[in-house]
Amino acid sequence: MDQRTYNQYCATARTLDLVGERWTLLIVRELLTGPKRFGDLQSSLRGLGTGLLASRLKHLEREGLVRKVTLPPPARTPAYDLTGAGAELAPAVLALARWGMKWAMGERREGEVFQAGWAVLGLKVAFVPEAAAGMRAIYEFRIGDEVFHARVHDGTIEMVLGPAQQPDGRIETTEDVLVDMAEGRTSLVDAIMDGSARASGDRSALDRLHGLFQFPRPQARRA
Amino acid sequence: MDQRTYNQYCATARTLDLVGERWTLLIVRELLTGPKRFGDLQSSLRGLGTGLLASRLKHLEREGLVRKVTLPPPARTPAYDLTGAGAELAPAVLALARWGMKWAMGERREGEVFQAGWAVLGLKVAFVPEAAAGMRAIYEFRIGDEVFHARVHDGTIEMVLGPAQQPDGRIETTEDVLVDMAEGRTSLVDAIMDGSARASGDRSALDRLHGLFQFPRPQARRA
DNA sequence: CGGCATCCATTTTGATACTG
DNA sequence: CAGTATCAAAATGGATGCCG
Repeated sequence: MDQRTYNQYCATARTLDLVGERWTLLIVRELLTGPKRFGDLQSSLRGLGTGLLASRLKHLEREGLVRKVTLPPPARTPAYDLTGAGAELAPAVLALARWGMKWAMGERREGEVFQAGWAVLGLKVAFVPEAAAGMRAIYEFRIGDEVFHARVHDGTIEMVLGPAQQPDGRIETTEDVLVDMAEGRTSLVDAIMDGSARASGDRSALDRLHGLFQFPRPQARRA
Repeated sequence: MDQRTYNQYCATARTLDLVGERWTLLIVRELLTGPKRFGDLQSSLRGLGTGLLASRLKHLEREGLVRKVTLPPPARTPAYDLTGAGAELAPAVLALARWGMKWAMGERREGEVFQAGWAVLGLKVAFVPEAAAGMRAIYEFRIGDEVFHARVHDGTIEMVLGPAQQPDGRIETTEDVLVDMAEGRTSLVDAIMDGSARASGDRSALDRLHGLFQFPRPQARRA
């Protein structure tokens, strides 16, 4: 099974022994935004067959990174959740994402899948703590049928799936516009300006958006 | 070759398309401490054959993460160096290493290779910026026949291979003692106390060591 | 030494069919 | 749905051998 190991007494290698196999970190990425069911995971990960997914989950479970849970009623179906150790992979996954936003994104390629939910991590990467010093606000995002919100609180941000109770600001747009943003063709603020995204709520909270999220400009990699 | 892609327009997935294959991030880890020759890389990476190493390097070169250079005389041999984009993977590799130090290290296992050079990244991970506020010092480390030094400067640390010009402190020990430290059985300060490591140089610089490097205690992963 | 080519035994993976 | 079973295709590891 996974007796293939780098056999190095090194923290990086040991970590990659646990989560370095194909798909594993993407499964973790999915779970970073909350528990998911088997089928949810599979539909977010085109190309990953049921067999391999089951095997990866079992491995992560055995290694104490993932825990199988039963969602509270009315959902009553089994789901997978990160353990404390698993959740602490967030900084590593975000670091990979941050690098990718700068060096690997650019134009969307033919056939590439895109899911609005990935923006949850994207916003975390783009968040600029300094710009949020001393502030406190809740923003709700609605992209297509995905809803999530951000709780900004004095230099920290927390991203949560689902609607917010009392958002100070609400941003609503489509997946297509989100792709335009990721491609660097427009910005959140520009999209609001030209009407391709709608913003509502407290004016001063919306004015803050500009500095709060800075997406690294995609760069070309050169020798 | 590597047309195997996740096909996701997602920064994490795109990054893993580039560096997520087996061995790739370990090659990057090796190069993070400076240019290395083909043979150096191979001997640091037991199990990676010449064919696969050549293929990985070519891939990284083609993708603009690695550059083939000719070392200045007298070395005059070809070597591989990270490009700007490649070097910026450091935060991601360090994040994986940080996680591993806490959740994946523990006891050294039978057959696991250990190299003192890996401590270069280990010290970077363990470095506590707050403890270095307003300070400036150079420490030289000699472990077996490996020599490197750390330039600590007001909350930042830079690790460099090779001896320092004018170290404020010098620490000398063996690989075995280093393993004891990684296993959490002793600390840098304790090792100096009991004589298994020797420290020399400026007294106040050495006194600072204690807080400067905090190795996370290895934890058990539990569901 | 550096690095590619080849051959081959094992693993891993991807895709699909199948069962509770 | 959740998850197993199965099988073909691809990636890896290891051993050489070769050539500059």
